[in-house]
Amino acid sequence: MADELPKAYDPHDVEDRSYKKWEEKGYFHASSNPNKKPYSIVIPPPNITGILHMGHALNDTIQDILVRFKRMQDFETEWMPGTDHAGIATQNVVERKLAKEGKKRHDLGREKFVEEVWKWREEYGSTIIRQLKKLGASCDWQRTRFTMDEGLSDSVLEVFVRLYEKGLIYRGNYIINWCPRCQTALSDEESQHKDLDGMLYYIKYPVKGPGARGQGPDEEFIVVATTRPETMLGDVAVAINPKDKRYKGLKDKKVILPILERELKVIEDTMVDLKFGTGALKVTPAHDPVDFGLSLKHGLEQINIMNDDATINANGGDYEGMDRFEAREAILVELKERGLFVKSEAHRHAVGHCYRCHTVVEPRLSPQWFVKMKPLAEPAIKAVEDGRIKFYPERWTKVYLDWMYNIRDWCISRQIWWGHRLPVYYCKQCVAGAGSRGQGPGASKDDWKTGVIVAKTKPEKCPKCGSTDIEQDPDVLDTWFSSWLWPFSTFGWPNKTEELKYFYPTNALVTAQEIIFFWVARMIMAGMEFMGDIPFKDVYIHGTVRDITGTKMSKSLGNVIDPLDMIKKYGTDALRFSIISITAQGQDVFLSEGKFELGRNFANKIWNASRFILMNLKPEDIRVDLCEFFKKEDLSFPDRWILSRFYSTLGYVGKCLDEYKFNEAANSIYEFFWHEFCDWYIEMVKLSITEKRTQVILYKILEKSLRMLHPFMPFVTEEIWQKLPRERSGGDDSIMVQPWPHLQSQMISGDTEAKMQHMIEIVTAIRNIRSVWNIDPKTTINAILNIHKPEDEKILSDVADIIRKLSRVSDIKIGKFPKPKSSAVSVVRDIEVYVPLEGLIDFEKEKARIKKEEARIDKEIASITSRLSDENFTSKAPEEIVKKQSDYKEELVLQIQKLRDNLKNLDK
RNA sequence: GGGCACUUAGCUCAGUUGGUUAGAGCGCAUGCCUCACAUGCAUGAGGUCAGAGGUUCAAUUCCUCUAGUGCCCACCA
Repeated sequence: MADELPKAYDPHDVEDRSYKKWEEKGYFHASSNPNKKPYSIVIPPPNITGILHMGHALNDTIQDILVRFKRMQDFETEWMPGTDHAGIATQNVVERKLAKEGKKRHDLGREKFVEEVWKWREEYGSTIIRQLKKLGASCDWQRTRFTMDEGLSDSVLEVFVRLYEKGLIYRGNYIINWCPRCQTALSDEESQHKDLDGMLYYIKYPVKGPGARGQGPDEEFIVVATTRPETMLGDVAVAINPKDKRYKGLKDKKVILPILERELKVIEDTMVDLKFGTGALKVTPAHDPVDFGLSLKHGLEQINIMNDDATINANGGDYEGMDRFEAREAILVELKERGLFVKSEAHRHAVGHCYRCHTVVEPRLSPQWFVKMKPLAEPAIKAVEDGRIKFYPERWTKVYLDWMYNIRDWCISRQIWWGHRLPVYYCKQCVAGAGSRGQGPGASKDDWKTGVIVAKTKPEKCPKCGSTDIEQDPDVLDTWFSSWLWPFSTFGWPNKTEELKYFYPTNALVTAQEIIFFWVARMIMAGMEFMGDIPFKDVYIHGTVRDITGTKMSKSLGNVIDPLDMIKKYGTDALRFSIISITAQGQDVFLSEGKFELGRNFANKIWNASRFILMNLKPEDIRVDLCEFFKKEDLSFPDRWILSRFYSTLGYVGKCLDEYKFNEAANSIYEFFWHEFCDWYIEMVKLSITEKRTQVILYKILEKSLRMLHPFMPFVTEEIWQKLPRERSGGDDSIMVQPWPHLQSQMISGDTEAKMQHMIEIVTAIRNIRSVWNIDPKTTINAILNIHKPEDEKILSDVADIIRKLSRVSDIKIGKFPKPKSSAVSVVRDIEVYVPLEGLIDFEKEKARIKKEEARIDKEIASITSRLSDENFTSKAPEEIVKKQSDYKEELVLQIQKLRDNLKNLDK
C-alpha cells in the first residue's frame, strides 16, 4: 500500500509548507547557467502603496504558469520581482499619515519627510510582495528590486545624463497638466480624460471705440463662448477666423476684457472653428494648450492667474485668493450683474483628471523638464513593425503603433519630494548673470542652459565661472522614468553584468492594457536606446478584471473581491484555476464570488481521485518504463484510450501555453482529468484495479497529469505528488523541478478515441433507458446489443464487463438478435440496444419517445439529402467532406429504419 | 471626433485555419448518500449563434451595413 492522503482536502494546510520548502531549496533562484537556455520575465512592478487585488492575481497567476511551465521544460527560469516607488501615490499616503498627527510635510522639511517615507516603506512597502507569495508566485526573491535602490537609482541618473548630453532632455516653459491637490506637474498619460456634463457660457466682450460700453446706446460687443469663465482673468486676446464674415473689420479694433477692463487684441487665425460657439475664441495662453500655441504664433503675453493650489493669484484682481471653481461662479454672477452674460448651454466634454487623486487637472504654463520622444520612438516603432516584438492578442500592435506615431514629449519633472531628484544643478552666479533670458521658449534656443549643470554627482564648482554657489534642482523625476529601465536596470545596468548578458532580452512581458503607454512603450524605447536591443520578445496583454456588472473593480467603489479572502475561503489553487479558466485571451473578466467554486471543486476532485488511486496502488507494480510497457504489454482498450487522451491533451496544453491561451489550456486539462480520466477511465478499471497493467496506467496517468497541472495548481499537485510512490530514488524531491511530461505521439490514436466514443454512447443509451423508465438503480436489467458489423462483436465483447458495470446491467448479449418482447430500444450508430422490460414498459410512452427520436433524425436526413443532391456541393466541396456526409446519411437512414421497425414491432 | 472590442442556452462565457448533430460552468428538472469524491454521480430540458445584406458548394466563423453594450485615444474653446 502506498501512503494515504487525508480524507478531507485542506488547501491551507499544504500551501505555506510547500512554499517554504521551495523557497528554502532555492528552486526560485536562477543564475547564468551556461548549460541551459534562459527564460526570463520581469514582474510589472506593483506600486508600493498597493495591496494585492484581482488584477494582480490574474497577472501574477499567468506569469507563474509561464514560469513554472518553462522551468519544467528545463529552462533557466528567472522571474524578477520588485516594486516601484510610486512617487505621487506614496507621498500622498505618507502625507495623509502625517496629517493624522497634525503635521504637514513642510513642517518636517524635505530631508525629514523623505526619511519618513523610507520608514513607511520599510514597514508597509513590501506588503504586496508578501501577498504575492500567498498566490504561489515562484519569483526569484533573492533578486527583488525596488526603483529607489542604489543600483536602479544610479541607472536613472546615468540615463538622465546621457539623454541630456544627446540633446534629448530639455527644460522649457510650456502648458502642462497640473494637479492642484498633489501640487505637481503630470505627464499627458497621468491626466485621464473623463466625460463631464458641463456648461458652455456665452459672454459679451465690449468692443472698444465709439459706441463701446458706457459710451451710449449703440454699444458693440463680441460674444465669446467658454467652459471655464474663470480663465478670462488671463485673457490677452480674442481670436477669430479670417474667413468669418460676421467679424469683418474687427481685426483692427480692440476689445475690453470685462471685470479687469484690460485691453485685448483681436487676432485672426485659421485654426479657430467657425462652427463652435460664436466663432470667437477668448485666448488664455497660460491656461490652455491651444491658446498657448496662438500666443507663440502671434507674440502674445502669457498671464498666469493661478497659484499652485489653483486659487486665483494677484493677476486676478478682486478674485485673488478664491478657488478656481468659486471664482467661476462669482465671475458669472458679476457678468450677469453687468449685463454681459448672454446664455449658457449644456455641454458635455472631456476633462483631465489626476490619475492618482482624481482632482480636475489644470492646464497651466510652467517651467518643467521634458524628454524629446520622437528620436527615441523611431527604433521602438521599427522593433514592433518588423515583428521582433509581438503583441498578444495582436490587435494591441495597432494601439501601440498609433500612439508611437503621434508621440509627444514627456514631462518628467515632478514637484514632489519622494523620488529620484533631478541630477541638475544651477550655478547661481551664472543664472543671475543671464537674467531672465533663461525662461521660456521665447528665449533664444539654448538660453535656458545658462548656469545649468547636469551631472550624476554634485559638482564642486561651476565649470564656467568657478563659483561654488551651486544648488540642485528641487524637482524629482516621474516614477516611470525609473520604471522604463526595469528590464535592464534590474540586472545591474549600466554595468555589463553577467546576468544582464545572459537574461536580456527577456522573453515575455505580461501586463494589462492600462499600462501600454505608461510602461510598455517606454520600456521598448529605453531598451532600444540604452541596450540597443528589444527588452522582451512577447507582450501578452490580458483583460481587465471587472465585477459582475462590468465596472472595473476599485476600492473606492467597494465592489472589490479581495483575492486574499478568496484564498482563505477556497484556497490558492482554486483561485488560480478559476481565474485562469474564465479568462479568454485578452478579454475582460467579469468576476463574482461564485466563480471560484469551479476551481475549488476541481481541486477537491483531483484530491479525491488521487486518494482513491493511492488507496489501491501497489508501489512494487508501478516501476516500469511506460514506453516499453506500452510496446510489450497487451494493454486493454480503455488503457490505450486514456493514454491517447492524455497525450492528446498534453500536446494541446503545450500548444495553448505557447500561444498564451491559458483558459483553453486549463479547460482542456479540466475536461480530461474530470470527465475522461475520473468519470470514465477510473470507473472502467475498478474491475481490474488489482491487475498490473491497470496499476501502471492509473499511476502513470495520475503522475503525469499532476505534472501537467502543476503550473496551474502548484500546491495541491505538490502535496499529492509527495505521497506518490517513487519510481526511482534520488533527484529533487519536488514536483516543481520535475520535467514537463514528454509528448509520446505514438500513443495517440484517433481510431481508439473514436471507438471509445462509440462505447460511451452505448452505455449512455442504456443509462438513458433506465432513467426514462424510472428504473430503480437496484433493479436488475439486461441488455442486448444487436450488431451488424462482425468486427464489432470482438470489440464489444472485450469490454462487455465494463459496459455491464457502467450501465448496471447484469446480463449482456452481443451478436445478431431479434428484438425481444416488450423492450425499450435505442439506436447507437448501427447498433440497436434492446433493454427487455417485461411488465415495465408503457408502450405508448415508448412509442412517443421513439417517434421523437425519429423526427429528429428525419429532419437531419432531409437536410443532408438536399445538400448531397446539390451538384455544386458534390463537385466543389473536398471529397472527404462529401464522403463524410454521405456516410453519415447512410448511418442515419439505417438508424431511422431500425427505429421504424422497432416501432412497428413494439407490441410483439 | 478617431480607434478597438463585444452581442451564442435562464445567467456568465468558450468556440482552434469556414465543413457532419454549436460546447462548458452555474442554474433548472428527475433519480441516486453506488464501499475516492453530495465541493459528488447519472439522466434530461433549454439555442432562428443581435438584425439585414454579400462572398462561398458550405458562414456562429470571412466582408459590408444597422442597432445595442463596453473600453481606449483626442488641444473644438
